[in-house]
Amino acid sequence: MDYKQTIADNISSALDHKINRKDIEAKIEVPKNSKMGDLAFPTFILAKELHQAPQIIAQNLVKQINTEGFDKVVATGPYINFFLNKSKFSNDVLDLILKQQQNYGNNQRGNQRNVTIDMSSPNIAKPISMGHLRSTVIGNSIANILSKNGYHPIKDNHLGDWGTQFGKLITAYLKWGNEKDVEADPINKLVEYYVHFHKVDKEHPELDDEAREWFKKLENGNQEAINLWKWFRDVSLKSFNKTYDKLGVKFDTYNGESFYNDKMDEVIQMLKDKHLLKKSRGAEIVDLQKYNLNPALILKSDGASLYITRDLATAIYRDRTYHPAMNLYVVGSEQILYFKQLKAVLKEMGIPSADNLHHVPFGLILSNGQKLSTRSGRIILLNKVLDDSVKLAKEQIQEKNPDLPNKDNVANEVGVGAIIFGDLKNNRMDSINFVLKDQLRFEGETGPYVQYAHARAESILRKAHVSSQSIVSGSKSVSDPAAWDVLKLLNDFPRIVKMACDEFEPSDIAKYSLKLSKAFNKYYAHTKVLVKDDELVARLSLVKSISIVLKEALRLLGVKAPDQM
RNA sequence: GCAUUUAUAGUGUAAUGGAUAGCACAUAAGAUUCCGGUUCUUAAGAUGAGGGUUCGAUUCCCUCUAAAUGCACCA
Repeated sequence: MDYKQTIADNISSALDHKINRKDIEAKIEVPKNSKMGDLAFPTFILAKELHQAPQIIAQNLVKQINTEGFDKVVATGPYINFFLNKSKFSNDVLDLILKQQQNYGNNQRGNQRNVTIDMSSPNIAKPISMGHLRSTVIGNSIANILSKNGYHPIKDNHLGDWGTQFGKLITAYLKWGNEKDVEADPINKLVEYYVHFHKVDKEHPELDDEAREWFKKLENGNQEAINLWKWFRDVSLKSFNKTYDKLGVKFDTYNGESFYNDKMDEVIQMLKDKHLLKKSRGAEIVDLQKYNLNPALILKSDGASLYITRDLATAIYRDRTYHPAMNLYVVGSEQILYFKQLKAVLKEMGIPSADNLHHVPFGLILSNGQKLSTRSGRIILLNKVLDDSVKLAKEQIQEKNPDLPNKDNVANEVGVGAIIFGDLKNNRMDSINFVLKDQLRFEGETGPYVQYAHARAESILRKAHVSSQSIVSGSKSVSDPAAWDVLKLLNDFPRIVKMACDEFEPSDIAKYSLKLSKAFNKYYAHTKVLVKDDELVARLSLVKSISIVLKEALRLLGVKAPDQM
C-alpha cells in the first residue's frame, strides 16, 4: 500500500510541481509518536526554495492539499501530518495478507539469481560448539530471507576436512584407537586421540614425522590413508547432521576443503599467468598495496599451499558453477581483513563475481563476558546447549500446560527456537553474552514470547468456530483504535523483508516479530475478540493476519511456530 | 605500532539526518486478573569526551578515551 506516493503527488501538485515528486516522497517519514499522525512530511527542504519559515509553509500547504482518502491532514509546527482512513487501511492490509497468506511480503527483486552462502563450516573430528551456532543460524536465516526476496540461495557447508591434522589423527588412531570406540562415540573419541597425540608428542617429537608422513600418503592417494580419512569424515558428518537436524538446518552442498584440493594447482597457474605472484622472504605472495592491504601469502616458503589458496579455488569454482549474483561468507568478524585480501586477489585475477563477494561478519559469543575457546577449555558444545534448552522448555510446559498434546515435539520447537532466536535478535556484529535461562523466558524479548503470541492467536481462532473461508471473504474493517498499531506493523512487513535482505541482517526480522507480538498482546488485553457483534469477523481476520505474519517471520529466522504450547 | 569494529539508563538493547531518545529485564507503588502463562498506570534512570558539517546529529566527518579483533608461512 503506497500512501507515500499519493501524498507526494498531492504535495507536488499543490506546489505547482516546483519540487520533484520523488524528492518529496523520499522525505516522507513515519512520526515517532503515532498520536502525531501516520505519515508526516517535514517542510524544511522547502524553506530555501520558497523563502519562507517551515512552519508557515506547513500551514499554507495544508490548505491546498487534496485531503481525499485521509481522515485528516494537519500542520504541526514544521510538519504536515497525515492521518490515514482507518477502516480503508484495515481493509487494504488485511485483504492483502489473507489473500497472499505466507507469501505476503514476497518480492521478486532477486530474479531467481543464485547466491552462494558459505556457512557453518565445522572441522571434521571436532565437536560443533556454540561458536558454530552463529554462522549456521545466521546463514540459514539469510538464505530464507534471500528466497523471500526472489533469490535462489545455495547453502554450502565448507567443511574443514583436509590438512596436516589428519596425519596426526591417523597416526594417533593407529597407535591407540579402535574401531568400536569410534563407531560408538565418534567425535569424542577422535578428539581424545588428537589431544593424546599432542600430549605424547611433546616428549616424542618423532611422532610429528610420522604424522607428516601419513598426511603425505593421504595426499598421494594411499589407500589405507584415504580409507581412514573417509571413515573419519563419514562418522563426523553423521554426528554433525544430528545437530543440524535439531536446528532444522539443511545444506545444499558439503564441498569441504578436500573437494578443492585438486583445484589449487590451476589457481597457482592462473596467478602465474597473470604475473601476480611475487617472491618475498622465500614465500610466494600477491602484492595488494594498491588496495592498502598487506600482501596475501599464497604459497609457504616450502611450497605448501595455505588457506587462501583453497578459498581462491572455492570462489572460482562457485563463480563457474553457479554464476552467483552474490557470494556470501558468513564467518566471524575476526576474519574481516582476510576476506578483504581474498576479494582483492580475486579482483586482480579478473574473476567476474569478485565484486559480489561479501563477507557477512558477526560478533563473538561470550560466556560470563569471556571469549569461548577450545584452548582454554572454555568450550560450550552446541548439542548440549540444545538438549538443555529442550529439557528446560519441557519442564516449563509440564508445569504450565500439562494437558498439552504432543509435548515432546513442542518442547523441541520451543527449546531450539529459543536458542536460535536468542542469537538472531542481536545485531550481527554485537557480541552476545550467552545465558540460557534468559533466552527461554516467556516474557521479555525472547523467542518463546513470540511463539506464545502466535499460539494465542491460533487459540482464539480455534475457539471462534468460524471457518477460515468466511474469515477470508468477510469484512476486514477493524475500526477499533487499539488495533491501529498492529495494522500499521502488519503493513510494514514487506519493507522489513527488503531491509533485512539488503543488510544481511536477520535481527531486523527478529525485532519486527517482537514488536508485532507486543502490539498484539496489548491489543487482545484491551479488546475481547470473541464477542458477537458486527466486527467479529473483521477482528478474526486481524488475528488470522497476525498469526500468518508471525509464523512467517519466525520461519524466516528458522524458528518453528507451534499452534499450541 | 598500524588497521578494523564497537561505545545509548543498573543490565540487555531501539531509533531511513528530523518532533518529547523507544523497548525489555531488574527496582518501587497502584489497578486489573475476563479468550491460555495478562495488561495498564505511575516513579526513577541513558546518547564515552571534545570539535566539525547541517536549519536540525544517537545517526555523517575528525581527534581523543576504552574494549574487542586482526596484522606473512595457522585456519
